[in-house]
Amino acid sequence: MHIQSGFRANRPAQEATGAPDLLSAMQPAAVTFYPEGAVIYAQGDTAGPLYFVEFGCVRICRLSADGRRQITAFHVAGEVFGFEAGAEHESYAESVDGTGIQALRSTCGNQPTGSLLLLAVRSLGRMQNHLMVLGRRNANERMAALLVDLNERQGGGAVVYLPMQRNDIADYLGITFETVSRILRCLKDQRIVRLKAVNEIEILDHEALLDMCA
Amino acid sequence: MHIQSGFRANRPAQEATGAPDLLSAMQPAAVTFYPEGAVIYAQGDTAGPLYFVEFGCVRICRLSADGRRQITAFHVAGEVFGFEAGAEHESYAESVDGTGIQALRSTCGNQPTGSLLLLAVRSLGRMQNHLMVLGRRNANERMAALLVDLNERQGGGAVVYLPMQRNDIADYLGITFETVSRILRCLKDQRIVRLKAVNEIEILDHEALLDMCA
DNA sequence: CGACCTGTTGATTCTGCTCAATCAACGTGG
DNA sequence: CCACGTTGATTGAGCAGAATCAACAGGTCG
Repeated sequence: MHIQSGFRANRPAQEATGAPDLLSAMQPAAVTFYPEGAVIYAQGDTAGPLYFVEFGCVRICRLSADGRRQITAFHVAGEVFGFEAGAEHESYAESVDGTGIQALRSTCGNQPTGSLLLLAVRSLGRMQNHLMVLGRRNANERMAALLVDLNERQGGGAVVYLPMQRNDIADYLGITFETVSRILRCLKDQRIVRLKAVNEIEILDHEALLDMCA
Repeated sequence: MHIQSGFRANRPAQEATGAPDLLSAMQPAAVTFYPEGAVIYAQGDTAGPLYFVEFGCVRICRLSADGRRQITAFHVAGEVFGFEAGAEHESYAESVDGTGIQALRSTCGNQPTGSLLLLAVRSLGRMQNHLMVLGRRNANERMAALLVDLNERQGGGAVVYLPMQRNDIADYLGITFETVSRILRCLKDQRIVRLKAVNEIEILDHEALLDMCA
């Protein structure tokens, strides 16, 4: 891990909607490249720095004793992750598809904690949304919610790019990867989406998708 | 709402584990009493102050368009809630059982944002735990997780007090209230708990409960 | 080419939901 | 005091949605 090599600029960090003054206040730090599947921090690691996603996608995971995995969040370009209440990371973070990440050192040092608070509270809001999805929506609605969410985060075009594979989607939505497959097939049959590629989904009926996660 | 009358000191605010320096930095504010079911803030209200629970229990809820409800958190004495990313509350907060609440005015004014950040990050951690529960655990395990959580928050005695009713438990755990009933019956038959009263549960086999949510 | 990995699809099982009845506790009004 | 309505909790029967188990297709890489 911590391999520092050839960048692959998927998308530039979107106008830093997450970290406005934060980044400008930092001295320019090195961007580390994490190839697909690389661990950014592990469960039990001592927490400390925050991480800014320059490009690519990161998954935040938690394992239960019997091996079940829940992905609590995906983070894409422009977002910050790594908040931890205690001294150790209770979750672990992995690169989904090859990501460039800037470590923001010294939460302890003097930083604009105001903007940090804003970022944390944003994560909180996203997580509340996700709680609603996991607690009160069926498989169709969960998939629709993810597609809409990714679509918005990617600028709202007609095509949604799925950086993660079926297994990750399943563990994020709290279903199985077989069900993910079936749901996509179902959405395809209803002419709501079109599968351009295995990780590229064209939205044909945006309204229908929104209705599903209303 | 905002009825300011006879306090009922269930339990004193536990050693303010949530808000160490925060409270001491505030000038003593009035404690408002919210009777059972009273709305503390509504969905769409302009956000602003944070709220410190003096005694009692608060539920944070979110409604979907078709009326399904998800309770994203319960907050008991000593905890702080009301964080919001945008200008409006995306959730609403209600008193579960008659609560005393102190409004911490002026997030905008100069407050120790450091300790606010800590509180927000703690909420984040609890929410991640809950995401795991909703995404990857069955009804038994969810109920066990709630019992263990409440038990810890209440000091770890033998008896867990349930301030909320079955409907609330269900909407928190993402199941139905009938299922809650059945699970409790199941736990009772297994001699893991004993129902002293409808809202008072004695834990007979603490180990078993812990195993269930391992 | 074969091994492997990811994704898709089918058949079957089972958990938890829906619908519905019953019960206990409580308050109200005659 | 009792009949009545209400509300929350429990329990049962049947069903549906998603999980599980299993087979197979397509792509990649050694």
